[in-house]
Amino acid sequence: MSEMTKPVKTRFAPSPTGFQHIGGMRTAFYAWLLARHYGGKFILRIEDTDQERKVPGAIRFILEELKWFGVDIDEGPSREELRAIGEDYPDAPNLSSPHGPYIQSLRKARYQEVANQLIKLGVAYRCDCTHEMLERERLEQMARREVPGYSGYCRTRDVPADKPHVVRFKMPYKQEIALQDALRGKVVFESASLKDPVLLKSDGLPLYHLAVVCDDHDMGVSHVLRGTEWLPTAPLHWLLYQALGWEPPVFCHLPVVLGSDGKKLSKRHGATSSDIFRKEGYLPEALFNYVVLVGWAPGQGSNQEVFTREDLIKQFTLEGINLSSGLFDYNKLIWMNGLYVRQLPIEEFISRCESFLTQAGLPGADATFRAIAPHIQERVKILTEVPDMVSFLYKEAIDREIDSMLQKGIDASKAKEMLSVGRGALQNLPDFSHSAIDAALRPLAEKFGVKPGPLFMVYRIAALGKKITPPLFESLEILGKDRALKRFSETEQLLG
RNA sequence: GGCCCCAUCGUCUAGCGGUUAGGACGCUGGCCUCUCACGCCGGAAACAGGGGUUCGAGUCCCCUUGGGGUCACCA
Repeated sequence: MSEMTKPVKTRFAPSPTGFQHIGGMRTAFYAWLLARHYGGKFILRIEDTDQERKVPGAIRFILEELKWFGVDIDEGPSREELRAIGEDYPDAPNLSSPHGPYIQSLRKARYQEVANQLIKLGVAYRCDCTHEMLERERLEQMARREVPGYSGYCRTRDVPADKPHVVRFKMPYKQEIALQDALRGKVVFESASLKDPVLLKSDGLPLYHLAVVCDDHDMGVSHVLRGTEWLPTAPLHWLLYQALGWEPPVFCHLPVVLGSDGKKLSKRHGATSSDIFRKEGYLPEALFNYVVLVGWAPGQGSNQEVFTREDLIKQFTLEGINLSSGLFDYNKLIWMNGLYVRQLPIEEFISRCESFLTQAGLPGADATFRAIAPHIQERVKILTEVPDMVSFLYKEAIDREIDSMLQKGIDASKAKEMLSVGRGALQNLPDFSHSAIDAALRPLAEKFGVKPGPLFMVYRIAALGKKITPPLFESLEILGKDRALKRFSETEQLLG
């Protein structure tokens, strides 16, 4: 796209019908990034015109989710607006609301005003057809293998305003409608594919089509970023802008995000809501980075894929967005999360582990954990792995994968002897540091005629229980002499 | 089915008429090494097919195929 000619203002406009899945969040990220890149504004608007589908608490969830990702909002529902629909909560942000309300159910009068304007303009009309009539019409059309849609029966009936009615848009019968999409260029539709759609429902609330056009205009939105599912109805929005004499925004229909099986992202794919990602131990900055990368790349020959937030703001433009839908690859996310985990300053790593530790029933970030933390940080990909890696330091009795120590010519009696000799070597150590432990145990390998690896595996299983652990000597040091020796002798007993 | 969108390794992508088609994840061989992880070195792996345009097409055009979206008083 060429240069931005007007101030950039983008919006995220979710409907509060439950959790946002990660594909929807990506749309929010792109809109936010675009606004920040051009030094514009990012607004949040709640599209709750379907009163039946709204779920209590969903707005709070969206707000907290955006906050978790560090997506800050310039304009959005004020505290008062939240209160007006019963969705206020302690610590709710009181967003600046210069073109408010930013909650559609609070803008009813405005939509009715615009609907009336459209009727006066002759491009919309009242319709009182019943659901039954509509259904019968639809069935007949399908029987005749026609495209289903409203026939336009009420177009000329002049239904009085005091009768229950909807307001429909008078779709031109046979006309090409061309609209500009920022990513695809000119897209041409036949008007026949859209048949007199409803703009205002009989309950007086608008349908999406009326509400978006009206709000995006009223709120000064310059760029509409939304999923491709909106592309087929975009001509209607375009026509509405024309009828009203409003300048349309730049439309940008984003490809969808699919699950790893190529199907639309859903619960079946495991985590799809940011809430679940958080609980599973993903870092918001890693998730943000990864999600932005599904469908966007810096281009210009750049290979960069790890970005700080500032990098992203600096480099994000519409040109980098890809046209084809992308699969969400959990493998790559996990890899990237590991990368971010490793980059965390140690103190930060420790504090982020805290809640995962306590949730697993461990004491939390105590001295023991602080000691082992540097050794597990580089082995962790997602934070939920942490408790398992350190639990050997907290349990009184550990389970031991005995089979793993009995290998490469080491049978039970030999292992037992190794433990006994090793215990002797450690017993006299005045300084139970990892380097001293190393120095005491390493020479024993030669004595037993084995490589250090297999010998240390015996000690590893004995003291830590598992085949895969943090480094042995450091772990022993943190475990402490008494407990280390006790675990050695316990194992000797176990081996008969 | 109608309409619309899309098409480079399994996945995310670089490429914007002339390249040994590059990178990343994953997979895999090796090194490092007390296990694992990290790190480093190497490998297998792609232009969906067919027509054009051009001296020359992954790059431009058309068709086919494949995938996706959408056809509500939901968004």
